[in-house]
Amino acid sequence: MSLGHTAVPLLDRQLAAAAGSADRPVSHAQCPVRDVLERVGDKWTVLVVVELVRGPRRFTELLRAVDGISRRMLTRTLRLLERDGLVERTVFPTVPPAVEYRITELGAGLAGPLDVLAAWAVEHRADIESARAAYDARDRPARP
Amino acid sequence: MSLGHTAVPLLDRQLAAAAGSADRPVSHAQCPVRDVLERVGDKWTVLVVVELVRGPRRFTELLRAVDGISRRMLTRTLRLLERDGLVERTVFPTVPPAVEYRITELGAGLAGPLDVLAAWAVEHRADIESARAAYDARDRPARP
DNA sequence: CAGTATCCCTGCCGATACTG
DNA sequence: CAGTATCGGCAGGGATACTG
Repeated sequence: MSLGHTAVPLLDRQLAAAAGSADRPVSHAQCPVRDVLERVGDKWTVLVVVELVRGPRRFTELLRAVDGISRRMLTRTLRLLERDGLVERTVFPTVPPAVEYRITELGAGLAGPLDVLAAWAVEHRADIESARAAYDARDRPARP
Repeated sequence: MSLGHTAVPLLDRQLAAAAGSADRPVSHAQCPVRDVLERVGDKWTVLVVVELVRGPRRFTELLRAVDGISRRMLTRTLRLLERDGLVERTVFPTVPPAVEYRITELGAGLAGPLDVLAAWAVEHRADIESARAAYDARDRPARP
């Protein structure tokens, strides 16, 4: 179902509930598309997923691999991913403890759609950048 | 206020910063993929895009169509989309003024990848939900 | 090692009032 | 109608210290 410039397929359906129709103002949390979109838009989630798609990692490995992430955010991100079944967490009861995070099949499956989006971004990067340049050049007060 | 005395209207730091100031401590700022991901993850952006894919809309039409959005957020969202060349803004110098927003070809092209992601979300919605249910049932943080 | 708990500050967003 | 200016709350997230 390609969309081009005609009708809006699936996406429309799912978001229509949240967007247009007589829905309660606060509770559009149930839309699975919105749900995934929010997760994907999260700064750290995708970076963690990408790292885990490469192979299983331990907590501190991820902490080093994902540049700039804090313990707090890494924990939170991993918990969310685990909860959604995208990542599997395994604790080895050693001393000191070792914990391994591994992408699940479901999680790996998400990489496909993400790649499509990434490909689009790369393919149209020049268009976007030139659009920005044009926009910024349009009317801008002299900068100090 | 803190931008100096030059009158840069609404456009928050994102617009101002991208235009001229070199005040950007983050190193991974200009990754196009991250860029698109952030936009897509934005609560309002996708809703506005979806509405505009259906057809051109005026400001107030969008305000009504995208449930819960404020004038401020709609303006900000539209400016960002316009700047990236995803949406075209046309002002008709009538009284009172009429402004039409129309999706561009570039913007409509984004709907494809979005659709792929949406399809994935719908397809695996059950998996995610059951994973959540299992996770939530696993170990309750029993706090008396 | 792998987290949790806490503090604190930024900046996002909604509500409101005002203009051309 | 189509925005802009301003304020205030409140939650997201970084830094740090502590624990099993």
